[in-house]
Amino acid sequence: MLTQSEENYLKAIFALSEQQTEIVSTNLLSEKMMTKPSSVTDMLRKLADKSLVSYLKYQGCELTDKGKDYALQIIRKHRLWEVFLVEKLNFGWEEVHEIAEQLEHIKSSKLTDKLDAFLHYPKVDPHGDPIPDKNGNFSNDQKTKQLSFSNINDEVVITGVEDGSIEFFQFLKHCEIGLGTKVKIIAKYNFDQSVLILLNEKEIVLSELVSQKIYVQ
Amino acid sequence: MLTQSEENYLKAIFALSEQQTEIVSTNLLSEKMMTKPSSVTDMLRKLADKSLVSYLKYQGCELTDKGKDYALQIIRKHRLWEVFLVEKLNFGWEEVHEIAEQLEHIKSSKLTDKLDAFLHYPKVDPHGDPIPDKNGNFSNDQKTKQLSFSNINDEVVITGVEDGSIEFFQFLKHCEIGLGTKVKIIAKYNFDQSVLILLNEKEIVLSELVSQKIYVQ
DNA sequence: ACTATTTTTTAGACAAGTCTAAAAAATAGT
DNA sequence: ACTATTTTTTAGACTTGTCTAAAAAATAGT
Ligand SMILES: [Mn+2]
Ligand SMILES: [Mn+2]
Ligand SMILES: [Mn+2]
Ligand SMILES: [Mn+2]
Repeated sequence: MLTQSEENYLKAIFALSEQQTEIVSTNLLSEKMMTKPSSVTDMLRKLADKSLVSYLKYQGCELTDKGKDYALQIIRKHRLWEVFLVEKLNFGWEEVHEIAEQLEHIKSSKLTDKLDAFLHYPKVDPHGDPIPDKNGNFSNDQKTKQLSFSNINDEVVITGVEDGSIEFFQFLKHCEIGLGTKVKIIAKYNFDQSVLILLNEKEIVLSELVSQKIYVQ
Repeated sequence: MLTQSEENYLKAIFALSEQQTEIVSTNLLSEKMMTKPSSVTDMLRKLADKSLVSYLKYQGCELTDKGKDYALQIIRKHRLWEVFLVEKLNFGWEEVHEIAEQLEHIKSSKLTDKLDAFLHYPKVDPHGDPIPDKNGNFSNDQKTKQLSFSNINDEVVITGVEDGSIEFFQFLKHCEIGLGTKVKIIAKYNFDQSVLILLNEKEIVLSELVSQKIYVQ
């Protein structure tokens, strides 16, 4: 039985090895976890003892199969709870991440599976992220293409947004950007990589950072 | 923001001061919490520092108004989640206490209130215990009379059972005893205080302990 | 009132998870 | 290849919540 802290480390290592390189460095992980590198070293030793990560001094870490399975179960719980909060309790999509950070640590696989059934086995969470099934399998075709990679005159549908920052969600809300929203790319500016889009007959400029945090199809 | 452990102590002090005396002794609390008395002393000092209990050395403790409010909020969450698990996820009433022990510590009063609304403001949990409202108020007419205090020939309805032990629930299930079940008291035996009841045309002997853990009206 | 017993507190320890400061290893620049 | 910089680890400390063993206070029995 893992502690919340151990679970959070597993989740962070998983996320980093998805987006960055396979092997995760101590400093990168310490930044993600908002702890000091020395704390990370301690934790990695503990997780390695439990065969959840493979770790060699000075060489960074990598999840074992066991560790990856565990991480996927936490992610599954996090995203199912987010769906529950939005679909059943009428929370806004910007409010649910923080609560799901707590709920993801509830220990009962029976609960997780019953919740999954209650929600009719959703495939994606409110931010477009795929939900792993009971066995940790999920389709990763949702959140592959960033808006920043779209070309001029493309007409695309928003299928996902980066999850986490309340301020980013407030910005999205202000622009009336949500899952399923259709946008057309009008222009791209090379001097700052910003993008001009057409949305509900309004023209909006999105900074590079924002256009990288929005996913389309 | 209290820790889970602090919250569990508050809940335990509340429960003991309801059923036993107003003032709760260190040893009694240590038994309930399954910790050593020395650990209790430490915790009481901490809770007193936070004005959640009034505590004088060697004199036991008592919840302050602030502490009582806090305890009631945790109990509210515990019982609402139990209703959710039984009503929405189809858990058995014997399975939900353990999971609710975890869920009761999720911190978001907005979540609690939305859950309350989603469940249509239930008044009692699956074991017949009253659910405090947003302000900590609840009617305590449900679980007042123990079956052991019923008289011969009384015909009563079961309105509550003691929550906690899985084995007790299994026994109840085997006897087909549930909330709303009607029983008639046939005989009471003085030598061991056991009770003979009629239930679904079957006669069952309940030990004193069991008849004290079943509440009727 | 004195002694024996029970209850409660104190003192000192430990594991988990974090920190700071210092040392060691790896990497990069010339 | 040598030095400077960055990364990572080690050493030692702190907090929370627990423990054991010993001391102190309260209670009970005669
Ligand atoms: Mn999230
Ligand atoms: Mn978390
Ligand atoms: Mn319960
Ligand atoms: Mn609890």
